[in-house]
Amino acid sequence: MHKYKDIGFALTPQRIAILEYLDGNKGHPSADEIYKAILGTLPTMSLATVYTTLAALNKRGKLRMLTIDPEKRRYDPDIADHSHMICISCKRIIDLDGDAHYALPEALVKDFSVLTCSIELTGLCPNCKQQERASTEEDQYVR
Amino acid sequence: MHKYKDIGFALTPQRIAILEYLDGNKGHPSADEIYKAILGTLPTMSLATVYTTLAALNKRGKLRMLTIDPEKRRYDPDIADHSHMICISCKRIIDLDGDAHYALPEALVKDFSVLTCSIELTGLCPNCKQQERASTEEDQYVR
DNA sequence: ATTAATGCAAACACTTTGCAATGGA
DNA sequence: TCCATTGCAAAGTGTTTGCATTAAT
Repeated sequence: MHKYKDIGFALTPQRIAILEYLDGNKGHPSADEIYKAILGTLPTMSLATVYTTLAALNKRGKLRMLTIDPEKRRYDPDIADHSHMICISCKRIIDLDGDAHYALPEALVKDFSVLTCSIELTGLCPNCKQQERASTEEDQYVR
Repeated sequence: MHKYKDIGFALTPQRIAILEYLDGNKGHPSADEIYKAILGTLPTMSLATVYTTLAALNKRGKLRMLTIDPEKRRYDPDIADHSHMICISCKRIIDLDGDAHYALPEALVKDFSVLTCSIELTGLCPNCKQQERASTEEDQYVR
């Protein structure tokens, strides 16, 4: 047991539950989603613990904190540089995998320390594109 | 007067002040920064008005709402697709202009409605790269 | 045994909203 | 005049923090 031994922090049941929930998770969950999902099996889990654990994982580079959703932070266990698209209607975040590519300007690589890099798209996913509800009212064209 | 006549909303002194503050502004200000900057000349300005005006401009496509700063929304009057880098130390957002380039995957263009697209980098700007304070403690490697 | 992590509640920061008063069109 | 906009205050949401209790190493 304990594939998570090398993270560099104490392995509590709460942290193991979070790690297991995130492992391979492609859903880009929010802290609250993670919290609610774990509550079923670990009824003493608290939201504060979720937040502090996510911060600890992020600090150790085991997790990506996504800012693409203007309403709340989303978390991604896939720490490789990759791209995202968010559907401004259903708020789903889709991985763009390796399909998109980019080239960093030379000057930037020299003068800055680049830590992460990703392409961020906003738009409508196929589902929401169809429905195309007359919700133009509250649409926010973010980014 | 009134280069802003075609926006499609009533031109109040508050809105004109916001539009003038944003015009050509490359600083990617937050709502509060805009508010404080205008307070000097328009002492009755309220933060709520800043927020509602920014939302109105965004809805009309006259403004980009940036999510790259995990702490607060930032606003960009430059509505052309372009890229940003945020310094995780000083929180400055730098335009990457046309230097970086990307290619959207075919499948995406077909099945999705892409509204915006930008490259988002995180890292350290030249200034902060030097100082490189032992602030590793609270660093958040966002995105 | 020691030190770090948990869980609760309170505090925080940013953003939105209800509503009466005001002022553009 | 009439309807949209303002400004204030209160409420809403997501996130962080202080602290006593608990548990991992």
